[in-house]
Amino acid sequence: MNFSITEENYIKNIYHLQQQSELVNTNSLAYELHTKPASVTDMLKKLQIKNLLDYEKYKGFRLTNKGNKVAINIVRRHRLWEFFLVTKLGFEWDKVHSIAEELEHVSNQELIQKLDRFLNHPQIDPHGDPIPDGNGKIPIIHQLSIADVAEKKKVMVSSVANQSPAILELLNHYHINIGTEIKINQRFSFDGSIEIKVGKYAACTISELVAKNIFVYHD
Amino acid sequence: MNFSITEENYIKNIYHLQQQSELVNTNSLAYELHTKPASVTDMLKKLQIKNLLDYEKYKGFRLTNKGNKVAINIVRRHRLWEFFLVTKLGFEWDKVHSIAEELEHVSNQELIQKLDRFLNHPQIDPHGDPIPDGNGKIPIIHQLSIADVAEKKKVMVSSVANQSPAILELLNHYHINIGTEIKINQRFSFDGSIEIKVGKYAACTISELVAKNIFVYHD
DNA sequence: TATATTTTTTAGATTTGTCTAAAAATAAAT
DNA sequence: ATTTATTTTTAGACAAATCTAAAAAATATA
Ligand SMILES: [Mn+2]
Ligand SMILES: [Mn+2]
Ligand SMILES: [Mn+2]
Ligand SMILES: [Mn+2]
Repeated sequence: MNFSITEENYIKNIYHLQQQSELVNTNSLAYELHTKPASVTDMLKKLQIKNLLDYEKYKGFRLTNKGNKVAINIVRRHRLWEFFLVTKLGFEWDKVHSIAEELEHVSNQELIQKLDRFLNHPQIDPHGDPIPDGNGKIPIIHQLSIADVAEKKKVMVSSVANQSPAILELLNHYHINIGTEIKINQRFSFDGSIEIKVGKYAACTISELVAKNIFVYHD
Repeated sequence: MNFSITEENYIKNIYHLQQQSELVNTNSLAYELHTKPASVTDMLKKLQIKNLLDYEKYKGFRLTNKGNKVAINIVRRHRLWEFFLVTKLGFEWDKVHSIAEELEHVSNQELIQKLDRFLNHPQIDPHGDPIPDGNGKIPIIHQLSIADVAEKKKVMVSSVANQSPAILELLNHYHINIGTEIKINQRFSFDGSIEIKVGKYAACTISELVAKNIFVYHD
């Protein structure tokens, strides 16, 4: 079944609000979508008719199983595109969300499947959020701060916790990006700084603060 | 200025129809857009108000300079995405058009600029059509059929004339794709067949018919 | 030139998604 | 237990894009 861009935005935002509280209420959804409660109520009825929503007047609402599957698929597309924008096109994290907000609605199945393969089936988006697979399974990803990685280990950057332009500037300077390979050379106890080797660049040291914000895949 | 997806589809199709006849008429545009003439008339008025269209009742219409610029930008996005889908995601030509039809409406400037760079500023889309640059300049591309390339020359595939599944099957067999490097080894006068070397694969021979349908960049 | 045909436009209705203002239900406070 | 405040829903209107049926203009034909 195919849904309009508007419907998809409603579905996705209901999904996200459900991660915090089981039942979602009209006002908070209206706030997320920058729309008015009255508009939300209208759409709730439509989604209920399409069997995407469990909804009782005045009592709040939640996605049905079907609605949940649709939502996860949208989230998958959104995060795959975000990953693409950062790792392939060289965007910075703070810029990709709004673009992915549009790309996520291009819903050709084969496109997403091929994009996923092209990106090597990434499991985490640039903001550290898991990317659901083609079956809707959401990977439980083991991420570890570089500050906690054992010496001599080689790891791959999965995400960065702090998303400020300030840390971005620093990471660019170190040539660290999502997907970058890093080897932990040595940890210095005096200030918690760590010597690392980024890709093929000469070894360098990073502060403990930076290290704590860089997350890597870890099984 | 920003335009709705519907407006963009109208603008782009008017542009394409203008390549064949200076003035465009209501019926043919309606046909292209799979819509009814009455709907077209409505939109014509809107586009005229926005200074995108020169339109006189009953006399046909054409894009203004402004409208032309908008159209070329949409065409640019469409063809860049088509190129991406074929060369990066491994789509076949006959599948990419409808997907690009959606992607073209994601109009973030920086996205297109970065995509263009990522693709290495391609000049021809997978169907052999020129890709306008960021300033709206449409490159006049010198393409040459492989059948006409001098022996010993190394060339790069720009497009394929025939778009049937039959030739596709054959080209896949030869590992020939958009962007593939080909060296012309020897031409055989008896049947016009040509021995070529595709990338790093062992040399092989292709028929004259195939050769005539493969186009390469040529300055 | 008068008549018939085709093309284009108008008139009026419909669907989707939105809004404001007012009413109804629920929750909180006295 | 009332009163007050908040949340949610309804009623009615509106903009964008579409449609059908009918009118008007332009073309083609006799
Ligand atoms: Mn969105
Ligand atoms: Mn994200
Ligand atoms: Mn389109
Ligand atoms: Mn094309």
